[in-house]
Amino acid sequence: MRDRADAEEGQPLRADAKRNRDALLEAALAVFTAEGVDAPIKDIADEAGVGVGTFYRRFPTRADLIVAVYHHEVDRCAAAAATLAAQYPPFEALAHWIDRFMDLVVTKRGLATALHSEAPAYVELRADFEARLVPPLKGLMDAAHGEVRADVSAAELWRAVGLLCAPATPENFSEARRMVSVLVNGLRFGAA
Amino acid sequence: MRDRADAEEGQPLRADAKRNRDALLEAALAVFTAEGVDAPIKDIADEAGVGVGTFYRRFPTRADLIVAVYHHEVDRCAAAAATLAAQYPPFEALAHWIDRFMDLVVTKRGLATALHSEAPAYVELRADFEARLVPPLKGLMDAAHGEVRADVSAAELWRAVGLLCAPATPENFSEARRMVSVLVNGLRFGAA
DNA sequence: TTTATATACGGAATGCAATTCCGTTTATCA
DNA sequence: TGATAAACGGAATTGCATTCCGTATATAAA
Repeated sequence: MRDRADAEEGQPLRADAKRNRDALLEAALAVFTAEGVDAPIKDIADEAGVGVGTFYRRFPTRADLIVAVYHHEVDRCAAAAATLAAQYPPFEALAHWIDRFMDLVVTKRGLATALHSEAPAYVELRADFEARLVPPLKGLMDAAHGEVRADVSAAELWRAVGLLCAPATPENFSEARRMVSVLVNGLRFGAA
Repeated sequence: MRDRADAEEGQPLRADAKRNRDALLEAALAVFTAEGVDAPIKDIADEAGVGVGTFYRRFPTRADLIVAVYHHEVDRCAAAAATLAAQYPPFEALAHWIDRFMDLVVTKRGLATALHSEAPAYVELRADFEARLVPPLKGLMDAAHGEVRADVSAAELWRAVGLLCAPATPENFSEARRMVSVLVNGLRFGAA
C-alpha cells in the first residue's frame, strides 16, 4: 500500500529517503510538542539524525512539515463532523464540532498562531487546513440553517474561531472557550 | 512644558538626543505606514538619518517604539469612551467604542498582529495598550450592566476584538467587522 | 554480480536582520 | 574654554534560515 506522500508525488521515494522522511516527521512531532511549531529547523534535523539539507529537500517550507505532521489529526477532526451530525441536533452538532476543532489547534503548541501568520510560507498552511476543515463546517452550518446568522460564511467562522484560539494554551484555555461561546451565541442570536 | 519622555524618564534628554528621538518617531511613523510595524530597524534608522546604535539607545525594544509612535492615538481612543457614553445609550456606546478601537488597530499596518504576538519584546506592548484601553472599555461595560453577559471581562473582550482584527487591512475589513458584530451580539444575547 | 546513474546525503557557506560594542564626537556647565 | 557625561555611528557579533555542492548510495539494467 502506497503511502500518502507516494500518492501525491507520483514517484515513490528511494528507501533511504523514505526512512529519513519518516524520521523527520517523528522528530518534528516530538520537537513541536516540546518547543512549538516555530522550533529551529536544526533542532528537528538533529533529533532525526539527518542534515538540514536533507530536511529542506523533503520539506521546502516549514508549512509543508506542519501539514504533514498533523495530517491525520486534521482528517480525524474533519471526519468528526459527520459523527456529531448524526448524534446531535443541528446547532448542537455545530457547537460540538467547534469544540473539537479548538481542541485540535490548542493542543498543538503554536499551531493556532502559525495558522494565521501573514508570512508567505504559512499561507499554504492555512489554505490546506481551511480546504479540509471548512467543508465539514459548512455542512454543519447548512444543516443548522435557520438557526444561524445567514451572513456568516463557514470560512470566516472557521478563521474567527482559530484567531480566538491563537493565544490559548492547554492550561490557559478557558478564556478562548468563553470567547468562542460568545461568538457562537452571536451566531444564533442573529439568525434570520 | 516638559514633554512626555522627560516626564517619564526623570532626566531631560540632551538636545541632540531629543532631536534624534523625534526624528526616529517621525521616520517610524512613515516606515510603519509604508511597510508595517515589522519593518527592519535599519530602515527606520536610515530614514531618520541616524545609526542603529542610536536607535537602540532610545528604543531598546521595538515595542517601545510602537508604544511611543501611537501614544497619542491610543489616548484619543481611550478618551472617546467618555464622549460616546454621553452621546448614546449604554449598549450602543459600547458597540461604537469597539468600532472606534477597531479603526485604530486596523489602520496601523500590522499593529493588530503585533499586539498579540507571543514574542517577549511585545508582551510589554500589549500590556501598555491594555492598561490604557481596558479601563474605558470596562466603564462602558459596567454602564451597560444587565445588557451584557456578566461572565465576560473587559480585558478578554478587548483581546478578542483585537484578535479578530489581526488579519484585517483597511481594504479588507468587512470580515473582521462582521465577526466582531457576531461577537457583540453574543455578548448581549447571553446577558444575565 | 557489476556498473551506470539518478537520487539522496551532510554540513559548510551564505544571507539577512537583530542586537551589542566601542572608539570618536559633542552638548553642557563650571 | 576645558572637563566630562552623554550621545553618536556603524562595524562586529549572533542566531537562525536557506542554499549549494562534492560525496555517497539505492536501484535497475547489463
